[in-house]
Amino acid sequence: MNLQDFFPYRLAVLAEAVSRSIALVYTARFNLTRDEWRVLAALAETGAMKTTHVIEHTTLDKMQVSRAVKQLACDGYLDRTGDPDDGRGYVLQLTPQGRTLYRKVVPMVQAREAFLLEDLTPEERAALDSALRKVWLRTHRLVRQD
Amino acid sequence: MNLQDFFPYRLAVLAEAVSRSIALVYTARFNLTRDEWRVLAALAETGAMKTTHVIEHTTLDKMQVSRAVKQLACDGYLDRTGDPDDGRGYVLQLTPQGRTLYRKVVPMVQAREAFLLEDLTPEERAALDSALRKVWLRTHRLVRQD
DNA sequence: TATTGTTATACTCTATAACTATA
DNA sequence: TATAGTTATAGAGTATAACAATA
Repeated sequence: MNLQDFFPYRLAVLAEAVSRSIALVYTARFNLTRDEWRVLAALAETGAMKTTHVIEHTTLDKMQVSRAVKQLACDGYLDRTGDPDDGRGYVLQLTPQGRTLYRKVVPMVQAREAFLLEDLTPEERAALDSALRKVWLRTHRLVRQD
Repeated sequence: MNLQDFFPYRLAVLAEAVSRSIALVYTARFNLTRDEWRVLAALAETGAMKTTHVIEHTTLDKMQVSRAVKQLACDGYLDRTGDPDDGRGYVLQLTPQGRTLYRKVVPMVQAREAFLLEDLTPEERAALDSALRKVWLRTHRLVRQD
């Protein structure tokens, strides 16, 4: 076996470097954690959302979302109101400041994404997308059985 | 922007799940950390190596390698001797027990890798490999300028 | 009884830098 | 003065589960 060619190793090293270069934007310039950024993005895309849906949409767990929401609310980026359908839950929604913040971050991280993918043709991007999707499905099968 | 389609997000989520499913093998069954596993793999492939080369070969930093080496040596999986060319450095080499451990872990992680890639044709694998390589080069350019 | 969301706590990882010994 | 490697320490992130409120 060669570690350099071992797919999980390559994927881990690449993802770590990519995450780092993206995270630099929202941490250094906007003082957001990764979890806060994900919650912000999820809410910006979908409008008002229940906490449960944010959890699904961000691949975070309930504690991570709970803390990210607390901080974002504290910073004035989101509003939290009781869920009329379920007294235990909440409905989350960005404030105007939250939407403004999102609109500042998005072009910056998108520029970085574009830079990373710049050497790929549209066909290569489609092939990458398809391959990652297939690997993702297989990974889920593995994780479920553990 | 859609978080679900955002490449860095997808890559991070996938890599985390893949890492987790692989790490389960060497942590739960062999009580190795990720760093120890990488050092073990690097040494098994290349034979005797200087610490500096292990650092390059594993994408770990010097503290991570220092601690992993310490633990592996303590567990009897590797030998550390002074580098004859440089009194500050060391030459690392697996012991027979280290090689035995490696030979136990490899087929298990390779089976998982094979499972993950099973839905991809050889052409799709080559396309994935090529795409990840290109993205890797771009990522390095981004990381260097930060 | 089960679920939503919060909180506490312990644990692991990471980052920074100080330190030694050699070069 | 710079480098190889070790150690210390603080900070961030992660995991587990206990808990209150509601279903």
